[in-house]
Amino acid sequence: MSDTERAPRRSDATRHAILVAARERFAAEGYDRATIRAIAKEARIDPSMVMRYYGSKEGLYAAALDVDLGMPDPAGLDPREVGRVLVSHFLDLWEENEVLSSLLRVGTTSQAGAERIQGVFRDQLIPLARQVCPEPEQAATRAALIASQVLGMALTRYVLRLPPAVALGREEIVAWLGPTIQRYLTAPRP
Amino acid sequence: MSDTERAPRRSDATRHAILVAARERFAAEGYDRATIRAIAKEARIDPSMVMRYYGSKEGLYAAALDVDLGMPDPAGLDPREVGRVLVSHFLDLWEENEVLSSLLRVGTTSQAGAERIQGVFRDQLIPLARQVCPEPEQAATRAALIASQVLGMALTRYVLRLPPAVALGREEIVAWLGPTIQRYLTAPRP
DNA sequence: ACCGTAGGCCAACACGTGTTGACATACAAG
DNA sequence: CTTGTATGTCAACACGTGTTGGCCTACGGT
Repeated sequence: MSDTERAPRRSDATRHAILVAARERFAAEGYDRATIRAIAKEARIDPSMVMRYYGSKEGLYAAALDVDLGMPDPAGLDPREVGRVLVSHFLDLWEENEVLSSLLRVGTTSQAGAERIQGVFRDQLIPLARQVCPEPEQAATRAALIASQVLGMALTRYVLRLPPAVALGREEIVAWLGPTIQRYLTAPRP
Repeated sequence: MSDTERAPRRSDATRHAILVAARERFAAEGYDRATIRAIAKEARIDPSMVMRYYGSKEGLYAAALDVDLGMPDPAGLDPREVGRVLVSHFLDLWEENEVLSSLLRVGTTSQAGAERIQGVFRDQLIPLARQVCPEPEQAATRAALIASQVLGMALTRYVLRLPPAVALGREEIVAWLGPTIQRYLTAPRP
């Protein structure tokens, strides 16, 4: 049951090109403004190919935006440094991976996008909070606080591009947000 | 030069209805998905009236989304309470006024929307930071940090609706975010 | 009572969209 | 070589959009 499919199709390159182009356009313009025609043009194929391989625009979106945050295992970390490590990890994520910008744009645009973010949050962030924070039953709340700060920085810096947020240096962000995250994660309930 | 126009036109009610409907639809669906036809239907008039009174969809958007945060004067406040007061003020703003949800949705959607948020940030948030924070030349940076946390909470709670963020009580949010804002505003640069 | 004008509706245009099916081509198996 | 199938292109459809101009209606000043 390991590899049921062992048929490397000749069209795999095209499929991949479509996905790359889709991530690019979705990230740059959001779900509505990113058109299948523009994606197809960027992938240098015909729009109908997108339909053939992914069924519909929604299907393409679903295929393009499967996101793995790759959260580090907090077990091996200095408990007092976990805030800074997390912020640093998120910055890496946002700067190397346009999938996240795309996800955020689409999340504010469509219900399907919002639900997808809820899924990532539930499956990848809450479990981490559950491991780290003192009272596991508060994990969801604390994860939400962390999400609010991290997504907020991503929003102002990478989507809205408020000039002072863009101007911030990487280590400045870590220094400012690290303690915040640390507190949301481990401080006693106020 | 006080009141150059003293002609209460008969159509003022319609104009107002259009604006109300526009804010409603923009807030609920963002710029692209909110159609002039839907706005007109909600205002119980013909789509062409929107064009007559506001010229274009962009014009309607500009008219519908002039936002005044009504930031309190920090001079009369306990300097140690300013963080909590600001968070509380923002919560009021978000819950009573759908203009802000609208603004956030549109800001992530279109360049024009992002620029509008930049304008609000520059004209209403930075000046406040300049009044409060110790070194006025850092006001922009600190205002950006505040924006990241406040907009992030608004995003997760009112737009993405992450369940734990929605479940948070008003006083919980103030208790968690207040100190964060306070630190971003007045703590020495880390 | 008259009539100019503002307020409002209707039908249509031009355009861009997602989507579809018919047709061409290149590849691999017999 | 022939044939079947995967890969790709082309043109078109049906629909919804922002936008426009013509037309009707009803108010308000004279």
